[in-house]
Amino acid sequence: MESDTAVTLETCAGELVEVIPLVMRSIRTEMRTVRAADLTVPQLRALIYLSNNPSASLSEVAEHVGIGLPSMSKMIDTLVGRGLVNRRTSPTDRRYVMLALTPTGSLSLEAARLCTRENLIGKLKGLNQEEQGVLIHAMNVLRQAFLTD
Amino acid sequence: MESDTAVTLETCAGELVEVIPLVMRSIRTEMRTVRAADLTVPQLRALIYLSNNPSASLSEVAEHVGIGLPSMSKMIDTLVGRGLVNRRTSPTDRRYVMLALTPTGSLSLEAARLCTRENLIGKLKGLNQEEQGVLIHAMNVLRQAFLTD
DNA sequence: TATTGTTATACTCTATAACTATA
DNA sequence: TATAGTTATAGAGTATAACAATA
Repeated sequence: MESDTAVTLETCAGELVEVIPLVMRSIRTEMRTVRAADLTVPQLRALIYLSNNPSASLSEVAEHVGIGLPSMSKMIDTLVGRGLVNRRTSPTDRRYVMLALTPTGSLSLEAARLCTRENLIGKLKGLNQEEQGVLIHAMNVLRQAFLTD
Repeated sequence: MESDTAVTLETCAGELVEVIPLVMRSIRTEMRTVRAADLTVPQLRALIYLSNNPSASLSEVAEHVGIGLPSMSKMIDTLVGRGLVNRRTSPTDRRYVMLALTPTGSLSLEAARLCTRENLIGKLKGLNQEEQGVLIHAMNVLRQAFLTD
C-alpha cells in the first residue's frame, strides 16, 4: 500500500469530519436567525432547485436535495402550507406532481440567499485572496468527489 | 466598496452553501449505513469530545458540539441508554454532571471513526496530491473562520 | 407489473420555556 | 440569587415500510 497517499487521505478525511459539521452548523444557524428567511438548509436547497427547474417533479427535487421521497413529500407539504411552493398534478401523466415557486416563494428565496450570503461573507471577510482561491478550489474538488457517486 | 474582493467573497459564500451540505449529507449517510457505528454526526462529535476530555460536564460537551443544554441532555440520555456513556453527579458540586465514555463507548467510537474514515477515503481516493493539499489548507481556513466567532 | 407519490411510524436534531436541585 | 441540568413542547429532518393512484 502507498503509505504516503494513504496518510494524506486519512488526514483529509479526519479534517472533513471535524470541520464540515462546524461550517454546516454555522450556515444552519445563520439561516434560522435571520427573520426574513427562516428556511432550513434542505428547504433552501429545494427552493433553489425549483427556481432553476420550474415544473420539476417531486422525485427530481428529492434526488437533488438528497433525501427520500417521503421526506421531500412532507417538506413540500410544509412549503405549500407556507405559500412558498405551488403543487399540482401533471396533466400529461397524473402520477407526477409539478412543483413551482410562488411569487412569495421567489421573494423568500431571494431574501434567504442574500441574508445567508451576507452572514457568510461576514465570517469570511478576514480571508486574503490566496485563501479565498484555496477555498473555491477546494469546494470544486469536493463537489466532484461527492457529486459523482 | 472593493468590488474585486466582494465578488470573490460572494463566490466563496455561494460555493459553501452549495457544497457543504453535499459533503455533510454524505458523512451522515455513511455513518448510519455502517452497522457497527450507527451514530449520528452530533453523537460522534460528543463521543470524540468525551474521549479527549474525560469527566467533562454536560455544558462543556454542549458548548463544543454547538447545541443547547436540553438537546445535549436528551442526547446523553440516549447514549447512556445505549451503554456508550457513563453519567454521574460530581461529588464536589452536585449541580454538575460528570460524563465519560464506557468501554463499549470507546469501542463504538473507534469503530465509527474507522468506518467513516474508510468511506470518506473511498470518495477522496481519486484526488491527487495537489488536490489533497488544497483540501487540507481549505479546512484549516474554514476552521479558523468558523471557530473564532 | 412498474412508477410516482403519500401515509404511517419511529428516531433524532434543535430551539424555547418552565421547572428542579444545588450552591 | 445564580448556575447546572432536566422536562415539556413543538417543528423539522430522515429512514423504512406499507399503501394508493396512475400508466
